[in-house]
Amino acid sequence: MTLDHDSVRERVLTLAEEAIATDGHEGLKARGIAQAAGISVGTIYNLFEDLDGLRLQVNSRLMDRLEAVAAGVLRDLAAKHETDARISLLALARAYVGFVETHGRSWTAMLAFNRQVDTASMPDWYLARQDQLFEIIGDILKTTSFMADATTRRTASRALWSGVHGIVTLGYRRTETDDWAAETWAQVELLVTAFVAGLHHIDAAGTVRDLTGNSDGGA
Amino acid sequence: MTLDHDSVRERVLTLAEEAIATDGHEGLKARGIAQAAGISVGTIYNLFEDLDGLRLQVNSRLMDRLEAVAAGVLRDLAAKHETDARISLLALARAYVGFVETHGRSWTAMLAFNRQVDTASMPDWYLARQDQLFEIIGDILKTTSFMADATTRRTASRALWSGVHGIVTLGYRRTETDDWAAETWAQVELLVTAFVAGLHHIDAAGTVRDLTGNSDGGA
DNA sequence: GCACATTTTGAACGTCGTTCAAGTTCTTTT
DNA sequence: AAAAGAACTTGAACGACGTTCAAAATGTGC
Repeated sequence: MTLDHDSVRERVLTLAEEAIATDGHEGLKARGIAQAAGISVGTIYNLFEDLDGLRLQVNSRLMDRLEAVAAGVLRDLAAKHETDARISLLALARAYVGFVETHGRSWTAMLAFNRQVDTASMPDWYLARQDQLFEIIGDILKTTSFMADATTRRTASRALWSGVHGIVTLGYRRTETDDWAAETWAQVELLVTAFVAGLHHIDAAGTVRDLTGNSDGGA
Repeated sequence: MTLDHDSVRERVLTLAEEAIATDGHEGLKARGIAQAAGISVGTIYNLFEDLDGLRLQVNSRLMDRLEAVAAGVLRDLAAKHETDARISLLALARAYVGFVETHGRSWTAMLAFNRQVDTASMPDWYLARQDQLFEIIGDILKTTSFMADATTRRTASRALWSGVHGIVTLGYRRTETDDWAAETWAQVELLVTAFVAGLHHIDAAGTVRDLTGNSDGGA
């Protein structure tokens, strides 16, 4: 009847994932998890430091899933020998929109948690886990010719990724209307397309090189 | 000693603003506000439906402030007869970054609230208040020549605004490092500049018109 | 001064995260 | 196999939270 330590921990984690996926960030209750797992409340605090520690693990797993999806997209792109940054980024963005569509509650729960908890009190491995997501886009931009500089590439990666993220999460509503996905995707598509197209006309210093035919700025 | 109804309500609102500005979304407690205002907890529930109703008002005021800042920027731009969308949008974005810099806690508290509460249970006036913010950018894009179509302009407004929002809020950390503002601004500047530059090379259908010299997409 | 309506009060309710002494189970030693 | 020690589990208890509502206090019209 009794399970070993790791199995119980695993079960608690899964139940926590389900609770958050169903009821969001506030849906995770110590007593609820304990009852569902057939253990007492105290045991949860033996397996995890506290509920936030449990949330840390749940969120980490969610990021793992997103990264797995992204890795799949990158694999497909590589198999097709796709080198166009615009097409690659659009494929990645589409995957991200789909991810939020299926894991919406969990994803917003994670974002709510990240905001609620002070960055200083987050463990280093968790912060590193977050930063790792940015490198996915950075890798794509690396393969393109127009973004050779590492600093600029980093700025561009974070700008684009955060931008797509902003569209997806700001537009996301719990009540799922039919037009949400369409409208969100239209915005994402435009942002990615215009951003990538615009990068070709900007030099490393950030000044516009070729906008309307006139040269702009300059000493 | 006793104040009239409106004064008390005003005082509670101000105290609620201060509590949220200091301690964030979770910092607003019924008993805390009651004690600070010199009233009993029950009275709060007479002035507002519940704490979320109070938060609604606080957030609405915060949006008012942002809009006032934006209106000031637009006034300055109009005074200078500025017609360049890029320059106008950069000025607006800079103002937004500054706004989040000074009202960070309150702003993230609002975002946390908006996510936590189901959209369906939000009053119409609150949802309308949110949508109104998008129109600021829409108005700027309207003055430019390349975005005549209302639908495309709406998409572009929301994409850009959400994109900037994503950069600012995703990058915002409670512990304010010196480089946060610089890094955030570098990303915002790049996003706005590249996005606007890119819009010139995209037709209404969203396909790239002039990217690298080759025409792309087709029939 | 009286009757009625309105507002304020704060004790009380249920729920939450978290703790910890006491009870139980596993491990090691003899 | 028994005893001793370590490690884990338990659930009642604590303080804090949002919210309610009968009772008290205040305001209003006559």
